[in-house]
Amino acid sequence: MDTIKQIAGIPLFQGLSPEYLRDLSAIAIEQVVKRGQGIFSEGDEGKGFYVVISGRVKIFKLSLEGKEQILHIFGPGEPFGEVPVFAGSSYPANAEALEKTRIFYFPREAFVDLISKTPSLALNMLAVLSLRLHRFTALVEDLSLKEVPGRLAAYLFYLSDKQKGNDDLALEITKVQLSSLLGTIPETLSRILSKMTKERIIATDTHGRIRIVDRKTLEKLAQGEIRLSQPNF
Amino acid sequence: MDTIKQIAGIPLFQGLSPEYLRDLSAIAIEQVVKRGQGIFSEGDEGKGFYVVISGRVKIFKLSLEGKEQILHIFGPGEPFGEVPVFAGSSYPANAEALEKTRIFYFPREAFVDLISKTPSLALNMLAVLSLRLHRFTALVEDLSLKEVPGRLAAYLFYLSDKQKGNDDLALEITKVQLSSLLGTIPETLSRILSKMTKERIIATDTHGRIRIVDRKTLEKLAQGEIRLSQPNF
DNA sequence: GTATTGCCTTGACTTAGATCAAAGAAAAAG
DNA sequence: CTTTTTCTTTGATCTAAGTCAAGGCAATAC
Repeated sequence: MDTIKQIAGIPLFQGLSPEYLRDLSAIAIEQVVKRGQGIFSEGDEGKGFYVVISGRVKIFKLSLEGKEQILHIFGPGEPFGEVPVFAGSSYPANAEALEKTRIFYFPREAFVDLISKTPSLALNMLAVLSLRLHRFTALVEDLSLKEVPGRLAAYLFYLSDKQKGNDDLALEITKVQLSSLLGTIPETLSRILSKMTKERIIATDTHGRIRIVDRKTLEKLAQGEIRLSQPNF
Repeated sequence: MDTIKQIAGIPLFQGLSPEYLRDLSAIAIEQVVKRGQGIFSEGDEGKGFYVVISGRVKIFKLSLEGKEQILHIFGPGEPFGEVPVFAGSSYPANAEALEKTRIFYFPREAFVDLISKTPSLALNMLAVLSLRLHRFTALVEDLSLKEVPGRLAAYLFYLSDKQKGNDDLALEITKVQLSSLLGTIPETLSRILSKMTKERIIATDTHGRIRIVDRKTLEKLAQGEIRLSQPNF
Protein backbone atom coordinates (compact mmCIF):
# COMPACT_ATOMS: atom_id res chain seq x y z
CA MET A 1 0.00 0.00 0.00
CA ASP A 2 0.96 3.66 -0.04
CA THR A 3 3.69 3.82 2.55
CA ILE A 4 4.49 7.49 1.95
CA LYS A 5 0.94 8.60 2.63
CA GLN A 6 0.88 6.65 5.88
CA ILE A 7 4.19 8.09 6.97
CA ALA A 8 3.13 11.61 6.05
CA GLY A 9 0.18 11.20 8.41
CA ILE A 10 2.34 10.51 11.47
CA PRO A 11 2.47 13.58 13.76
CA LEU A 12 6.17 13.01 14.48
CA PHE A 13 6.90 13.59 10.80
CA GLN A 14 4.80 16.72 10.32
CA GLY A 15 6.55 19.51 8.51
CA LEU A 16 8.99 17.29 6.64
CA SER A 17 9.60 17.94 2.95
CA PRO A 18 8.35 15.29 0.48
CA GLU A 19 11.95 14.41 -0.22
CA TYR A 20 12.60 13.40 3.39
CA LEU A 21 9.29 11.59 3.61
CA ARG A 22 10.48 9.51 0.66
CA ASP A 23 13.74 8.79 2.50
CA LEU A 24 11.77 7.68 5.55
CA SER A 25 9.49 5.39 3.59
CA ALA A 26 12.60 3.84 2.05
CA ILE A 27 13.94 2.82 5.47
CA ALA A 28 10.62 1.89 7.14
CA ILE A 29 9.87 -1.81 7.59
CA GLU A 30 6.24 -2.84 7.99
CA GLN A 31 5.29 -5.48 10.54
CA VAL A 32 1.98 -7.03 11.59
CA VAL A 33 1.64 -8.45 15.10
CA LYS A 34 -1.23 -10.49 16.52
CA ARG A 35 -3.10 -9.79 19.74
CA GLY A 36 -0.91 -10.84 22.67
CA GLN A 37 2.25 -11.08 20.59
CA GLY A 38 5.43 -9.46 21.95
CA ILE A 39 7.30 -6.81 19.93
CA PHE A 40 10.36 -6.43 22.14
CA SER A 41 11.39 -7.37 25.66
CA GLU A 42 13.11 -5.43 28.41
CA GLY A 43 16.86 -5.70 27.98
CA ASP A 44 16.76 -6.43 24.24
CA GLU A 45 19.31 -4.45 22.31
CA GLY A 46 17.47 -1.62 20.55
CA LYS A 47 18.53 -0.96 17.01
CA GLY A 48 15.52 1.07 16.02
CA PHE A 49 12.11 2.34 17.07
CA TYR A 50 8.49 1.81 16.02
CA VAL A 51 5.37 3.74 15.08
CA VAL A 52 1.86 2.32 15.44
CA ILE A 53 -0.13 2.46 12.17
CA SER A 54 -3.28 0.72 13.33
CA GLY A 55 -4.20 -1.19 16.48
CA ARG A 56 -2.77 -0.72 19.96
CA VAL A 57 0.43 -1.57 21.83
CA LYS A 58 1.08 -1.71 25.56
CA ILE A 59 4.46 -0.88 27.12
CA PHE A 60 4.90 -2.57 30.49
CA LYS A 61 7.15 -3.83 33.27
CA LEU A 62 6.87 -7.16 35.04
CA SER A 63 7.88 -8.11 38.58
CA LEU A 64 9.36 -11.51 39.44
CA GLU A 65 6.04 -12.60 40.93
CA GLY A 66 4.34 -11.73 37.65
CA LYS A 67 2.66 -8.47 38.59
CA GLU A 68 2.45 -6.10 35.64
CA GLN A 69 2.67 -2.30 35.51
CA ILE A 70 1.56 -0.76 32.23
CA LEU A 71 3.57 2.40 31.42
CA HIS A 72 1.76 3.47 28.23
CA ILE A 73 -0.82 2.29 25.77
CA PHE A 74 -0.04 3.65 22.29
CA GLY A 75 -2.42 3.91 19.36
CA PRO A 76 -2.20 4.96 15.69
CA GLY A 77 0.42 7.61 14.90
CA GLU A 78 2.34 7.21 18.16
CA PRO A 79 6.02 6.23 18.26
CA PHE A 80 7.47 3.87 20.85
CA GLY A 81 10.79 2.26 21.71
CA GLU A 82 12.84 5.40 20.98
CA VAL A 83 14.91 5.39 24.17
CA PRO A 84 17.71 3.06 22.95
CA VAL A 85 17.96 4.92 19.64
CA PHE A 86 19.38 7.99 21.38
CA ALA A 87 20.68 6.66 24.68
CA GLY A 88 22.55 3.80 23.02
CA SER A 89 21.09 1.33 25.48
CA SER A 90 18.57 -1.48 25.48
CA TYR A 91 14.78 -1.26 25.70
CA PRO A 92 13.85 -0.39 29.30
CA ALA A 93 10.49 -2.24 29.19
CA ASN A 94 8.40 -4.76 27.24
CA ALA A 95 6.09 -4.08 24.28
CA GLU A 96 3.14 -6.23 23.26
CA ALA A 97 0.16 -5.81 20.92
CA LEU A 98 -3.25 -5.52 22.60
CA GLU A 99 -4.99 -6.46 19.35
CA LYS A 100 -3.97 -7.12 15.76
CA THR A 101 -1.61 -4.23 15.11
CA ARG A 102 0.34 -2.87 12.15
CA ILE A 103 3.60 -1.06 12.93
CA PHE A 104 6.50 0.52 11.07
CA TYR A 105 10.03 -0.16 12.24
CA PHE A 106 12.69 2.52 11.66
CA PRO A 107 16.28 1.30 11.93
CA ARG A 108 18.42 3.45 14.12
CA GLU A 109 21.30 4.46 11.90
CA ALA A 110 19.35 5.72 8.91
CA PHE A 111 17.01 7.60 11.24
CA VAL A 112 19.81 9.30 13.17
CA ASP A 113 21.36 10.37 9.85
CA LEU A 114 18.08 11.88 8.78
CA ILE A 115 17.63 13.71 12.08
CA SER A 116 21.08 15.26 11.69
CA LYS A 117 20.00 16.73 8.38
CA THR A 118 16.53 17.90 9.39
CA PRO A 119 16.28 20.18 12.43
CA SER A 120 12.48 20.15 12.40
CA LEU A 121 12.49 16.37 12.79
CA ALA A 122 14.90 16.69 15.70
CA LEU A 123 12.64 19.25 17.35
CA ASN A 124 9.57 17.06 16.77
CA MET A 125 11.33 14.15 18.42
CA LEU A 126 12.44 16.36 21.32
CA ALA A 127 8.81 17.39 21.76
CA VAL A 128 7.67 13.76 21.81
CA LEU A 129 10.21 12.80 24.46
CA SER A 130 9.46 15.89 26.54
CA LEU A 131 5.75 15.14 26.50
CA ARG A 132 6.49 11.62 27.58
CA LEU A 133 8.60 12.88 30.50
CA HIS A 134 5.69 15.09 31.44
CA ARG A 135 3.36 12.07 31.51
CA PHE A 136 5.84 10.00 33.49
CA THR A 137 6.04 12.76 36.07
CA ALA A 138 2.29 12.51 36.48
CA LEU A 139 2.47 8.71 36.72
CA VAL A 140 5.09 8.84 39.46
CA GLU A 141 3.01 11.42 41.31
CA ASP A 142 -0.05 9.18 41.04
CA LEU A 143 1.75 6.06 42.25
CA SER A 144 3.55 7.78 45.09
CA LEU A 145 1.24 10.51 46.33
CA LYS A 146 -2.29 9.45 45.41
CA GLU A 147 -4.51 6.58 46.47
CA VAL A 148 -6.14 4.25 43.98
CA PRO A 149 -9.53 6.08 43.93
CA GLY A 150 -7.70 9.30 43.06
CA ARG A 151 -5.80 7.64 40.22
CA LEU A 152 -9.00 6.16 38.86
CA ALA A 153 -10.71 9.55 39.03
CA ALA A 154 -7.82 11.14 37.14
CA TYR A 155 -8.01 8.41 34.52
CA LEU A 156 -11.74 8.99 34.03
CA PHE A 157 -11.06 12.68 33.37
CA TYR A 158 -8.33 11.75 30.91
CA LEU A 159 -10.82 9.48 29.12
CA SER A 160 -13.51 12.14 29.17
CA ASP A 161 -11.12 14.70 27.64
CA LYS A 162 -10.09 12.23 24.99
CA GLN A 163 -13.72 11.50 24.18
CA LYS A 164 -14.76 15.08 23.46
CA GLY A 165 -15.51 16.02 27.06
CA ASN A 166 -18.39 13.58 27.18
CA ASP A 167 -19.77 12.25 30.49
CA ASP A 168 -20.62 8.86 29.05
CA LEU A 169 -17.37 6.99 28.65
CA ALA A 170 -16.43 3.90 26.66
CA LEU A 171 -13.76 2.02 28.57
CA GLU A 172 -11.54 1.11 25.53
CA ILE A 173 -9.54 -1.41 27.64
CA THR A 174 -10.45 -4.29 29.96
CA LYS A 175 -10.56 -3.72 33.70
CA VAL A 176 -7.62 -6.05 34.12
CA GLN A 177 -5.59 -3.74 31.87
CA LEU A 178 -6.93 -0.64 33.59
CA SER A 179 -5.91 -1.98 36.98
CA SER A 180 -2.41 -2.62 35.67
CA LEU A 181 -2.28 0.91 34.25
CA LEU A 182 -3.34 2.35 37.62
CA GLY A 183 -0.79 0.29 39.53
CA THR A 184 -3.30 -1.92 41.32
CA ILE A 185 -5.12 -5.26 40.86
CA PRO A 186 -8.56 -6.11 39.38
CA GLU A 187 -10.16 -6.89 42.76
CA THR A 188 -9.27 -3.50 44.18
CA LEU A 189 -10.44 -1.71 41.04
CA SER A 190 -13.74 -3.57 41.11
CA ARG A 191 -14.35 -2.66 44.75
CA ILE A 192 -13.60 1.00 44.15
CA LEU A 193 -15.84 1.18 41.09
CA SER A 194 -18.73 -0.28 43.07
CA LYS A 195 -18.05 2.10 45.95
CA MET A 196 -18.10 5.07 43.55
CA THR A 197 -21.34 3.78 42.10
CA LYS A 198 -22.95 3.43 45.55
CA GLU A 199 -21.95 7.01 46.34
CA ARG A 200 -23.50 8.23 43.07
CA ILE A 201 -20.22 9.63 41.76
CA ILE A 202 -20.41 7.45 38.67
CA ALA A 203 -22.95 5.09 37.15
CA THR A 204 -21.89 1.83 35.56
CA ASP A 205 -23.86 1.08 32.45
CA THR A 206 -24.05 -2.47 31.15
CA HIS A 207 -21.07 -3.61 29.11
CA GLY A 208 -18.39 -1.53 30.74
CA ARG A 209 -19.63 1.95 29.92
CA ILE A 210 -19.11 4.42 32.76
CA ARG A 211 -21.06 7.63 33.18
CA ILE A 212 -19.71 10.50 35.24
CA VAL A 213 -22.58 11.59 37.49
CA ASP A 214 -20.91 13.89 40.03
CA ARG A 215 -18.06 15.70 38.26
CA LYS A 216 -17.33 17.94 41.24
CA THR A 217 -16.79 15.12 43.69
CA LEU A 218 -14.79 13.16 41.12
CA GLU A 219 -12.57 16.21 40.63
CA LYS A 220 -11.95 16.47 44.37
CA LEU A 221 -11.06 12.79 44.47
CA ALA A 222 -8.58 13.24 41.62
CA GLN A 223 -6.95 16.19 43.42
CA GLY A 224 -6.75 14.23 46.67
CA GLU A 225 -8.95 16.78 48.45
CA ILE A 226 -11.36 14.11 49.66
CA ARG A 227 -11.45 10.33 50.08
CA LEU A 228 -14.05 7.70 49.42
CA SER A 229 -15.95 7.18 52.67
CA GLN A 230 -15.06 4.07 54.60
CA PRO A 231 -17.27 0.93 54.72
CA ASN A 232 -17.90 1.27 58.48
CA PHE A 233 -20.82 3.45 59.62
CA MET B 1 34.59 34.55 35.59
CA ASP B 2 35.28 32.42 32.57
CA THR B 3 31.81 31.48 31.40
CA ILE B 4 32.98 29.79 28.19
CA LYS B 5 35.23 27.35 30.04
CA GLN B 6 32.44 26.39 32.39
CA ILE B 7 30.01 25.88 29.52
CA ALA B 8 32.56 23.84 27.57
CA GLY B 9 32.77 21.48 30.53
CA ILE B 10 29.07 20.62 30.48
CA PRO B 11 28.52 17.12 29.00
CA LEU B 12 25.41 18.28 27.12
CA PHE B 13 27.61 20.67 25.14
CA GLN B 14 30.39 18.23 24.28
CA GLY B 15 31.44 18.27 20.66
CA LEU B 16 30.30 21.81 19.98
CA SER B 17 32.60 24.12 18.01
CA PRO B 18 34.14 27.06 19.89
CA GLU B 19 31.95 29.36 17.87
CA TYR B 20 28.75 27.81 19.19
CA LEU B 21 30.16 27.66 22.71
CA ARG B 22 30.61 31.42 22.43
CA ASP B 23 26.99 31.76 21.29
CA LEU B 24 25.87 29.73 24.27
CA SER B 25 27.86 31.74 26.78
CA ALA B 26 26.31 34.86 25.28
CA ILE B 27 22.78 33.67 26.10
CA ALA B 28 23.53 31.99 29.46
CA ILE B 29 22.42 33.81 32.59
CA GLU B 30 24.15 32.97 35.85
CA GLN B 31 22.15 32.63 39.04
CA VAL B 32 23.07 31.75 42.63
CA VAL B 33 20.44 30.16 44.89
CA LYS B 34 20.65 29.51 48.61
CA ARG B 35 19.96 26.22 50.36
CA GLY B 36 16.21 25.67 50.47
CA GLN B 37 15.43 28.34 47.90
CA GLY B 38 13.03 27.47 45.08
CA ILE B 39 14.08 27.80 41.43
CA PHE B 40 10.73 27.12 39.78
CA SER B 41 7.38 25.69 40.80
CA GLU B 42 5.09 23.18 39.17
CA GLY B 43 2.84 24.94 36.68
CA ASP B 44 5.15 27.91 36.12
CA GLU B 45 5.47 28.85 32.50
CA GLY B 46 8.84 27.55 31.31
CA LYS B 47 10.73 29.91 29.05
CA GLY B 48 14.08 28.19 29.39
CA PHE B 49 16.06 25.49 31.14
CA TYR B 50 18.93 25.29 33.62
CA VAL B 51 22.28 23.60 34.12
CA VAL B 52 23.86 23.05 37.56
CA ILE B 53 27.38 24.49 37.79
CA SER B 54 28.06 23.74 41.45
CA GLY B 55 25.90 22.50 44.30
CA ARG B 56 22.80 20.32 44.09
CA VAL B 57 19.16 20.73 43.07
CA LYS B 58 16.17 18.51 43.85
CA ILE B 59 13.21 18.11 41.50
CA PHE B 60 10.07 17.06 43.37
CA LYS B 61 6.30 16.76 43.54
CA LEU B 62 4.12 17.64 46.52
CA SER B 63 0.76 16.20 47.57
CA LEU B 64 -1.96 18.33 49.13
CA GLU B 65 -1.15 16.87 52.56
CA GLY B 66 2.45 17.95 52.11
CA LYS B 67 4.08 14.61 51.33
CA GLU B 68 7.00 15.00 48.95
CA GLN B 69 8.26 12.70 46.21
CA ILE B 70 11.73 13.54 44.90
CA LEU B 71 12.07 12.75 41.17
CA HIS B 72 15.76 13.61 40.70
CA ILE B 73 18.69 15.12 42.48
CA PHE B 74 20.97 16.89 40.01
CA GLY B 75 24.60 17.87 40.52
CA PRO B 76 27.29 19.77 38.55
CA GLY B 77 27.01 19.50 34.76
CA GLU B 78 23.43 18.20 34.73
CA PRO B 79 20.62 20.07 32.96
CA PHE B 80 17.09 20.33 34.37
CA GLY B 81 13.77 21.93 33.48
CA GLU B 82 14.02 21.13 29.75
CA VAL B 83 10.53 19.69 29.34
CA PRO B 84 8.70 22.99 28.68
CA VAL B 85 11.40 24.12 26.24
CA PHE B 86 10.38 21.45 23.73
CA ALA B 87 6.85 20.52 24.77
CA GLY B 88 5.74 24.14 24.95
CA SER B 89 4.19 23.58 28.33
CA SER B 90 4.86 24.51 31.93
CA TYR B 91 7.26 22.91 34.40
CA PRO B 92 5.78 19.58 35.52
CA ALA B 93 7.41 19.66 38.99
CA ASN B 94 9.18 21.90 41.52
CA ALA B 95 12.91 22.66 41.71
CA GLU B 96 14.78 23.72 44.85
CA ALA B 97 18.44 23.99 45.85
CA LEU B 98 19.66 21.48 48.44
CA GLU B 99 22.64 23.69 49.24
CA LYS B 100 24.17 26.92 47.96
CA THR B 101 24.05 26.31 44.21
CA ARG B 102 25.24 28.11 41.08
CA ILE B 103 23.21 27.54 37.92
CA PHE B 104 23.10 28.81 34.33
CA TYR B 105 19.78 29.67 32.77
CA PHE B 106 19.37 29.25 29.00
CA PRO B 107 16.39 31.13 27.50
CA ARG B 108 14.29 28.97 25.26
CA GLU B 109 14.25 30.83 21.98
CA ALA B 110 17.96 31.35 21.54
CA PHE B 111 18.60 27.76 22.53
CA VAL B 112 16.06 26.32 20.08
CA ASP B 113 17.65 28.42 17.32
CA LEU B 114 21.05 27.01 18.16
CA ILE B 115 19.75 23.44 18.23
CA SER B 116 18.31 23.89 14.76
CA LYS B 117 21.74 24.82 13.48
CA THR B 118 23.75 22.15 15.32
CA PRO B 119 22.67 18.53 14.86
CA SER B 120 25.16 17.25 17.42
CA LEU B 121 23.57 19.45 20.09
CA ALA B 122 20.14 18.10 19.14
CA LEU B 123 21.41 14.55 19.42
CA ASN B 124 23.05 15.29 22.77
CA MET B 125 19.78 16.66 24.06
CA LEU B 126 17.88 13.65 22.71
CA ALA B 127 20.33 11.41 24.57
CA VAL B 128 19.78 13.34 27.82
CA LEU B 129 16.00 13.07 27.57
CA SER B 130 16.18 9.38 26.61
CA LEU B 131 18.36 8.59 29.57
CA ARG B 132 15.93 10.40 31.81
CA LEU B 133 13.03 8.36 30.42
CA HIS B 134 15.06 5.25 31.16
CA ARG B 135 15.49 6.34 34.78
CA PHE B 136 11.82 7.21 35.14
CA THR B 137 10.93 3.75 33.90
CA ALA B 138 13.03 2.32 36.71
CA LEU B 139 11.42 4.68 39.24
CA VAL B 140 7.92 3.65 38.20
CA GLU B 141 8.94 0.00 38.42
CA ASP B 142 10.34 0.57 41.90
CA LEU B 143 7.27 2.39 43.18
CA SER B 144 4.78 -0.01 41.67
CA LEU B 145 6.43 -3.44 41.74
CA LYS B 146 8.99 -3.35 44.56
CA GLU B 147 8.72 -2.98 48.31
CA VAL B 148 10.65 -0.36 50.23
CA PRO B 149 13.54 -2.68 51.26
CA GLY B 150 14.04 -3.56 47.59
CA ARG B 151 14.14 0.10 46.57
CA LEU B 152 16.63 0.87 49.32
CA ALA B 153 18.82 -2.04 48.23
CA ALA B 154 18.74 -0.80 44.62
CA TYR B 155 19.69 2.69 45.81
CA LEU B 156 22.64 1.35 47.79
CA PHE B 157 23.94 -0.37 44.63
CA TYR B 158 23.48 2.85 42.68
CA LEU B 159 25.52 4.66 45.34
CA SER B 160 28.17 1.96 45.36
CA ASP B 161 28.53 2.15 41.57
CA LYS B 162 28.77 5.93 41.74
CA GLN B 163 31.44 5.69 44.44
CA LYS B 164 33.84 3.49 42.49
CA GLY B 165 32.23 0.18 43.45
CA ASN B 166 33.19 0.66 47.08
CA ASP B 167 31.41 -1.19 49.90
CA ASP B 168 31.76 1.70 52.33
CA LEU B 169 29.25 4.33 51.29
CA ALA B 170 28.88 8.01 52.12
CA LEU B 171 25.20 8.86 52.16
CA GLU B 172 25.48 12.31 50.42
CA ILE B 173 21.87 13.17 51.43
CA THR B 174 19.90 13.17 54.68
CA LYS B 175 17.65 10.23 55.48
CA VAL B 176 14.65 12.51 55.20
CA GLN B 177 15.63 13.21 51.60
CA LEU B 178 16.42 9.57 50.92
CA SER B 179 13.01 8.49 52.17
CA SER B 180 11.37 11.02 49.86
CA LEU B 181 13.47 9.74 46.95
CA LEU B 182 12.41 6.15 47.71
CA GLY B 183 8.74 7.08 47.99
CA THR B 184 8.43 6.46 51.73
CA ILE B 185 8.78 8.30 55.07
CA PRO B 186 11.72 8.64 57.49
CA GLU B 187 10.21 6.31 60.12
CA THR B 188 9.86 3.45 57.66
CA LEU B 189 13.36 4.00 56.27
CA SER B 190 14.81 4.03 59.77
CA ARG B 191 13.10 0.75 60.66
CA ILE B 192 14.28 -0.96 57.50
CA LEU B 193 17.86 0.21 57.95
CA SER B 194 17.93 -1.19 61.48
CA LYS B 195 16.39 -4.46 60.29
CA MET B 196 19.06 -4.78 57.58
CA THR B 197 21.70 -4.08 60.18
CA LYS B 198 20.31 -6.76 62.52
CA GLU B 199 20.37 -9.28 59.67
CA ARG B 200 24.00 -8.37 58.91
CA ILE B 201 23.23 -7.25 55.36
CA ILE B 202 24.67 -3.80 56.03
CA ALA B 203 26.51 -2.13 58.89
CA THR B 204 25.76 1.42 59.89
CA ASP B 205 28.88 3.32 60.79
CA THR B 206 28.65 6.45 62.91
CA HIS B 207 27.70 9.60 61.04
CA GLY B 208 25.54 8.07 58.36
CA ARG B 209 28.11 5.95 56.60
CA ILE B 210 26.74 2.61 55.43
CA ARG B 211 28.86 -0.45 54.68
CA ILE B 212 27.58 -3.24 52.47
CA VAL B 213 28.31 -6.47 54.35
CA ASP B 214 26.33 -9.10 52.44
CA ARG B 215 26.27 -8.08 48.77
CA LYS B 216 24.59 -11.31 47.66
CA THR B 217 21.59 -10.95 49.94
CA LEU B 218 21.33 -7.23 49.16
CA GLU B 219 21.29 -8.11 45.45
CA LYS B 220 18.45 -10.59 45.97
CA LEU B 221 16.52 -7.95 47.91
CA ALA B 222 16.98 -5.46 45.07
CA GLN B 223 15.72 -8.01 42.53
CA GLY B 224 12.72 -8.87 44.68
CA GLU B 225 13.87 -12.49 44.99
CA ILE B 226 13.68 -12.41 48.78
CA ARG B 227 12.13 -10.27 51.51
CA LEU B 228 13.37 -9.01 54.84
CA SER B 229 12.24 -11.52 57.45
CA GLN B 230 9.26 -10.48 59.51
CA PRO B 231 9.52 -9.30 63.16
CA ASN B 232 7.54 -12.28 64.48
CA PHE B 233 9.48 -15.49 65.30
C1' DG C 1 -21.81 -24.76 18.96
C1' DT C 2 -19.75 -26.39 22.63
C1' DA C 3 -15.54 -25.90 25.33
C1' DT C 4 -12.10 -23.56 27.24
C1' DT C 5 -10.04 -19.61 28.52
C1' DG C 6 -10.01 -15.18 30.33
C1' DC C 7 -12.86 -11.37 32.66
C1' DC C 8 -15.29 -9.56 36.63
C1' DT C 9 -17.14 -9.45 41.20
C1' DT C 10 -17.70 -10.32 46.21
C1' DG C 11 -16.18 -12.09 50.74
C1' DA C 12 -12.81 -13.16 54.48
C1' DC C 13 -8.30 -12.35 55.85
C1' DT C 14 -3.45 -10.53 56.02
C1' DT C 15 0.10 -7.20 55.76
C1' DA C 16 3.34 -3.50 54.37
C1' DG C 17 3.73 0.64 55.44
C1' DA C 18 1.56 5.07 57.10
C1' DT C 19 0.24 7.89 61.15
C1' DC C 20 0.71 9.68 65.76
C1' DA C 21 3.59 10.54 69.60
C1' DA C 22 7.70 11.43 71.96
C1' DA C 23 12.45 12.17 72.92
C1' DG C 24 17.44 12.43 72.15
C1' DA C 25 21.16 13.91 68.67
C1' DA C 26 22.95 16.76 65.29
C1' DA C 27 23.30 20.78 62.69
C1' DA C 28 22.11 25.59 61.26
C1' DA C 29 21.30 30.17 62.62
C1' DG C 30 21.91 34.13 65.20
C1' DC D 1 28.34 29.97 72.17
C1' DT D 2 23.66 29.13 72.68
C1' DT D 3 19.20 28.73 70.67
C1' DT D 4 16.30 26.89 67.39
C1' DT D 5 15.43 24.01 63.90
C1' DT D 6 15.89 19.83 61.64
C1' DC D 7 17.22 14.97 61.75
C1' DT D 8 16.76 10.33 63.51
C1' DT D 9 14.99 6.58 66.07
C1' DT D 10 11.58 3.62 68.58
C1' DG D 11 6.95 2.26 70.10
C1' DA D 12 1.83 1.74 69.57
C1' DT D 13 -1.78 1.79 66.45
C1' DC D 14 -4.34 2.10 62.08
C1' DT D 15 -5.57 1.39 57.34
C1' DA D 16 -5.38 1.00 52.27
C1' DA D 17 -4.76 -2.31 49.50
C1' DG D 18 -3.00 -6.93 48.52
C1' DT D 19 -3.83 -12.16 48.82
C1' DC D 20 -6.59 -16.22 48.62
C1' DA D 21 -10.81 -18.33 47.29
C1' DA D 22 -14.74 -19.11 44.71
C1' DG D 23 -18.61 -18.39 41.49
C1' DG D 24 -20.86 -16.45 37.44
C1' DC D 25 -20.36 -14.34 33.01
C1' DA D 26 -18.50 -13.11 28.52
C1' DA D 27 -15.69 -14.03 24.70
C1' DT D 28 -12.37 -16.54 21.85
C1' DA D 29 -11.02 -20.85 20.03
C1' DC D 30 -11.51 -25.22 18.15
